[in-house]
Amino acid sequence: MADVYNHKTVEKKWQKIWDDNQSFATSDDYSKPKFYALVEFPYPSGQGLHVGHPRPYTAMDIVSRKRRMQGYNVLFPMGWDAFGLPTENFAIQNKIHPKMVTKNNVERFKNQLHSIGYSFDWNREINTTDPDYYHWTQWIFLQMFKEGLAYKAEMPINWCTGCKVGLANEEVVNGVCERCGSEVVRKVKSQWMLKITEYAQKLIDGLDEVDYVERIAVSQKNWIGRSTGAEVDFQISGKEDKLTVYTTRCDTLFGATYMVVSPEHPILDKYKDDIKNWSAVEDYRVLAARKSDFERSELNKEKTGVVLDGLKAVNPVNDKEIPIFVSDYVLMSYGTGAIMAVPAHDERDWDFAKAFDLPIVEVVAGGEDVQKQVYTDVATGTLVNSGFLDGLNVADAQAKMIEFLENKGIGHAKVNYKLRDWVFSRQRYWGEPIPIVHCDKCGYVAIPESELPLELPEVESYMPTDTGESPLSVMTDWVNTTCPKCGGPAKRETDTMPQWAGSSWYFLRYTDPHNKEALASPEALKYWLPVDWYNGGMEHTTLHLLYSRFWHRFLYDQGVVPTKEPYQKRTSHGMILGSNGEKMSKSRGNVVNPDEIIDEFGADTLRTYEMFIGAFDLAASWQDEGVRGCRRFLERVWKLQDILNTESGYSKDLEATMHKTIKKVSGDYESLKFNTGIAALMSLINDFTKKGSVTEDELKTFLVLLNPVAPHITEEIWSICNYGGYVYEQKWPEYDEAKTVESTIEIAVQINGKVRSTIAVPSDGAKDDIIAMAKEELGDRLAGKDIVKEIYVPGRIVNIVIKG
RNA sequence: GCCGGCGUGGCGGAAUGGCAGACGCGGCAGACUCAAAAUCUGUUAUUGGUAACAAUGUGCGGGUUCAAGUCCCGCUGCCGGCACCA
Repeated sequence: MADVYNHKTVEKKWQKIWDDNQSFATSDDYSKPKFYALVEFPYPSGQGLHVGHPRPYTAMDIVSRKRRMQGYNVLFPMGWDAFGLPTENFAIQNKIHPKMVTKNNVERFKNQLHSIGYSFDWNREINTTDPDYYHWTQWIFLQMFKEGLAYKAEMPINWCTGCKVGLANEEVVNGVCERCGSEVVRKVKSQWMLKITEYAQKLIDGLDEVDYVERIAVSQKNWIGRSTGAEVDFQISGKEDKLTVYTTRCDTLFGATYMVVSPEHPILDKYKDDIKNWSAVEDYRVLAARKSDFERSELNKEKTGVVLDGLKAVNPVNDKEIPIFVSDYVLMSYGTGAIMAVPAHDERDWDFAKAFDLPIVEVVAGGEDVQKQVYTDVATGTLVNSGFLDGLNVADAQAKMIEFLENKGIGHAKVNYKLRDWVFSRQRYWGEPIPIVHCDKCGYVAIPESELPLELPEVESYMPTDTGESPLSVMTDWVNTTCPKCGGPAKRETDTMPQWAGSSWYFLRYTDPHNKEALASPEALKYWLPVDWYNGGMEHTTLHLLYSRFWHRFLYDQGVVPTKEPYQKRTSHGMILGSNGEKMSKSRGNVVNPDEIIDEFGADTLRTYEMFIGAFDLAASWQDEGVRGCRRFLERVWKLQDILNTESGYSKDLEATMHKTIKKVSGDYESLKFNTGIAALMSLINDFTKKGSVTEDELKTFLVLLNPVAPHITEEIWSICNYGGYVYEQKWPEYDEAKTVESTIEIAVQINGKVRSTIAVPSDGAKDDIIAMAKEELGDRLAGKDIVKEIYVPGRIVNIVIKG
């Protein structure tokens, strides 16, 4: 009898052996086929590892271990995305340097990950806060600056009126400061921006070259939000200026009965003297500015606004004078900041028109009475009340209108993107310094690349200053410098980069993490790129994924990286919820600590359970009973030693099952269907138990198949059985397709689609023979009936369709 | 409001248009035990029937098909995301 399985000693033992042997170190042999598996590197928070982390890590660990056994040179690295707000806030509160906070957190995370037995190549560990790393983050920024992709712009920040500091969106909760509860307003500040919009089309086109799961590709496209429409100029009555609008429905131009500009639109200040109710307009603007982003985008709210008394516009197609309003439902950041309003055919315009009692003119017929209901369908309507467009459908009307506008020189076709440029500065300490100085004579000047990395200086306090500047701004020794261009006095940029910066290119660094000359060598990049498989959370599908694709595409355009796209394949995992089906959180009291699970049941149990919990891409809730079930399964695996016989090969009655299981498990690991793969292994062990014995080859195959999921216990059994070497260096088992089919199979026999019986048939039986067998089985049930149709689906069913 | 996803036993969840409920948990019964735990064996969708078997059953209402959890149309509920995107 085998000893009781002791996970604590066994798991420690193998983790040490893997470390000592450098079992999972990536080879620099570029002649081997490569496989680059990537998981999102964690933010080392003070809470330590959460049970959500191991889900994606285990999944990619399984794929990596399998691929190694299939002969690939595998790169499966890990690192730390360590710049960030919580660390900084913790440092402020506890007066500890964020560097120390990070060091402690990383240590804890690393120990925890180690205790789960991942096959990461720790020789390639990276940390975004390491100057040797952010050297290259800064370098990439400088390349963007040189190419004109980094620029300064006035942008609103969230300003806490209590703490007198700028806040991240995340720190604004329901319009008030998360910490002090004071009102948060928008305050305009000069910020560094990255021109991601210049890459909008490339980022859409690039999606055609890669293999992302459908909903991720859709999210990216929706986020970039390409739309085709037209820009149209409306003359302001009696003035020189025109008001340009962007519209996707230029076919409805005859129905434009008023215009709306955003509260930030420059036309307001320019014609302030002509606007008779200026004080009302000004009040409205102040109100809009006070509103946080949250309130301003609050949904279903009443439409508000103020008419501009004294300023009118002219509809260019019918020369009618129409009023202009200011309202915050029009955003300065999209299109031109001004719209033509067609209440009959746009929902928001309709709401606004109803609220302000404005005329609603139908120009597309096909819906209900437009006074009662808005009509937005573009597929079926016909143009009316629209002069030269009457009778056309929407698409033709748009084409004709664009032609008309272009001929008259008052408008043109235009492609717009929802995507906005990336606000790249943070008024914070714990981030990469932006390597730019400002010289009164030369403007913004890049520091020489030889001076990189520009290291974060030590400061007294990490607290942002009450002017909204970064803590670095009070370090006068550091701030005051000389201009690299003219040698005159200059000041360093004191804002830092956002957390997204370091994570936008980290996958490049893993290919050659210790390189001092470049972010990575061209050889390493050429061999390893693109990342073959990148798995991460759904919450990163828009921002992180898009940002890193943008940086990568930029580097490709600069000739730094060899591929247009960074990630060949992207998948995502679902969240792990508490046992009550809600998100795990301290306040809900449903948090599960992985350390406790590992201590009580072992890392292999944790790994098996997290993979067995449900469909990988869907959320799943934690069940303690399920954990015990997985532990029980592993104990049954352990006890296979007791029924091991001395035979080799697969026993005859299990041969088909063995081949089927190899096929099923191999396929399921690759398609992230770990739950059914593990279920197949559970079934197989049930078969072994029923048979009462297991042959040496059956056990070996079983151990290899299970090894990626439960690496410790399988190595231990392998070693006890003296099979030689290690499981991780075995060849992945192969199956013979011909042998996956049992010679006799049971199929269902139906009458009119309802199962009436089952019959055992030879799997290679001829159709006619099998139908004959089925009819014989049905016997009396067919007596006196007309057989209309006979259907045979090999290996599945026979269906006899009868009448009467 | 818009976008995306999901609704299957007591629970977590399986099912290339082809026997719904694999596998696990829990329950029930039995074996072992003085007893319990652990372990092992059997059983377990619902209703009726001793049983063979029959009927019903994948959120709701329609449809396509020899055959629908799966495809189509229309609802509804829940979860997630959001930048009122003209």
